[in-house]
Amino acid sequence: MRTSQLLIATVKETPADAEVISHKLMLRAGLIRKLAAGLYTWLPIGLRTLRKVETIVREEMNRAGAQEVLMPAVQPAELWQESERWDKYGPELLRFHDRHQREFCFGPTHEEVITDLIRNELRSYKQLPSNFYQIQTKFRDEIRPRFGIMRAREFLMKDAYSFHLDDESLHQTYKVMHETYCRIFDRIGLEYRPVQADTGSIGGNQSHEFHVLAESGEDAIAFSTESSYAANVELAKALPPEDLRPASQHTLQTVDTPNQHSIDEVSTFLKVSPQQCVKTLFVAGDDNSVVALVLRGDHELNVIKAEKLDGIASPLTFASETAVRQVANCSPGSLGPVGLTIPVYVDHSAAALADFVCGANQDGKHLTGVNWGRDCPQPNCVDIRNVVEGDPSPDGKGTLLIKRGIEVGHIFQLGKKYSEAMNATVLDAQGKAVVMTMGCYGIGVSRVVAAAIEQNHDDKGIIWPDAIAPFQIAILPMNLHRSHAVQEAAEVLYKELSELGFDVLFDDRNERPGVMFADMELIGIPHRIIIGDRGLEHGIVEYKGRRDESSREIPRPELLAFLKTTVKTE
RNA sequence: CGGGGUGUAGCUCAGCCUGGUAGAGCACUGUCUUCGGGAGGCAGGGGCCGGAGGUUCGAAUCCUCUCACCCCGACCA
Repeated sequence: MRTSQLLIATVKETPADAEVISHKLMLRAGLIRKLAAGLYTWLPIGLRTLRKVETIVREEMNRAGAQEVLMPAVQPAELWQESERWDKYGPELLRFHDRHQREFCFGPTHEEVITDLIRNELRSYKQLPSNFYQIQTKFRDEIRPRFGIMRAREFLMKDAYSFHLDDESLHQTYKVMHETYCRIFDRIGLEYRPVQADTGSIGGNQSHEFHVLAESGEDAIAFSTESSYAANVELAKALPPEDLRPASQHTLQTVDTPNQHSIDEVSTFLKVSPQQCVKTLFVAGDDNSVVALVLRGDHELNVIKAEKLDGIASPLTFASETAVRQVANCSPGSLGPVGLTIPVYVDHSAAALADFVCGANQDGKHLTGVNWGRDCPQPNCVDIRNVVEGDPSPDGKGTLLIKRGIEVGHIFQLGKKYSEAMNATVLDAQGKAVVMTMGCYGIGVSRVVAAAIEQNHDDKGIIWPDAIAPFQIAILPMNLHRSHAVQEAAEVLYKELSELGFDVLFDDRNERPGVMFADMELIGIPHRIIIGDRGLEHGIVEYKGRRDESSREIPRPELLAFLKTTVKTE
């Protein structure tokens, strides 16, 4: 393509509302423009990359034996009522009605629609297993859309749903999808990790997330130093400490801690380490009750783990200040496990402390030298904290490292959650109706584009992996409009490269070289060829890879062979 | 939904406190020079100062109400 026929919408200044690098660069490079909160237009250059990601996903899904379908974005409420999600999904589901006052939603996902389709179309176990996918626009009315394309409200997703007679068949397809996802992200050229994940609101048994590793990722992922163990921190088990609780050496004392609320404040004030303190959190329990959660001072509560405990309301909410005062007669900054009459869950590592510090359930006071069993009941031990770097790996091999990741894919073993609710059955070999078992498999196609930028950029702009670059090669002619030699050489090269099947961007604008260099680097074209009078006189052109420090001269006759080996094609 | 912030040219922002003819840089148009790292000169076009109401002789500026957007907390591909 020629730049004279392409909307190059690059800008020098970063729009004020962009926060993460991918959002900034997508705006600056002219890939997207915002229409409203969480809604973006894809400009020609951005769309080329989006389509390339989509194509790779489609090719690999087809290769894995999945069949492509396209379901409506607008879905009738009845289906969601049937699966009982109409009430459960909450305000994230965009609802509206048509002129007949019938209720609809804009689909955030398609379990209901596909299950409805399949229960009507599949009759026999002989048609199983089957896997259907689509690549389609979803809408989730996020409370806070942010980070541009990364967390847009409207986004492009590949979602697939598989149907099985039994669990074994589901496991097989799940494994195939796992492998397919690895192939997809390998082809796209991203550094990623599959990790064990929570099944979340979609429900089901087993689940893996695929994360693109990047500093700016919103998720924390735990890896073992010694094994292949990898899990979202939400899910990663914290093993109980191996060392037994030491014997107590101190007596219980009440100390004044005026205006010291947080663990940091208290530990600094009393000159003890946060590891020697416990924090006590009051959360809402069932039926307006309050439950206490106790953690070691340096640890963070894991909300997902806590929600799964008996007697705790899900989603987890913290008790109100008035509720706290009713139970403990003090503000949340002075809570402790001593003398409580409500249920108390204690994290393993807090339970392993002796002579610890905690709130006295009295404003402005804390206790020191506290011991389980002596000063308060023996703890009811649970795992409710986030793992931290250096914790032992849950599989017993090595210790954990924590990295940040961007979730770009998620695969679930759904089981019968939807097929049962919606009565999706086939006849088995005995002629008996059997509820099908399901799996579902998502990839955030548009998010992959943003994640690729988060992982691949420098101070000049985007650095696309070859497989998803909007153009693979840029031809930059120097003084195109004044040199016949350059013009002719550039035209010939453009034609040759195009015929070889490369995606070539020929910069035929009447721009100064600096502008062309800056634009091509910002847009992130991975390979660049400069044609100028100086080189042509000696039969050479200049090549520079987007990550290279400097350019190198290539004799023109060797150029095509060079590019064939340098530019990654599939 | 709570807390904080911002709305002035296509973009980034000044002006507001202390009311008195609407500004800069970038971008855009024309032209001349320049031409291997976001060039320079000259001449231009472009604004209901988010919206509504009020105070005032006079409001971008002060007051009230709204709307939109952004940031910090609970969701998800």
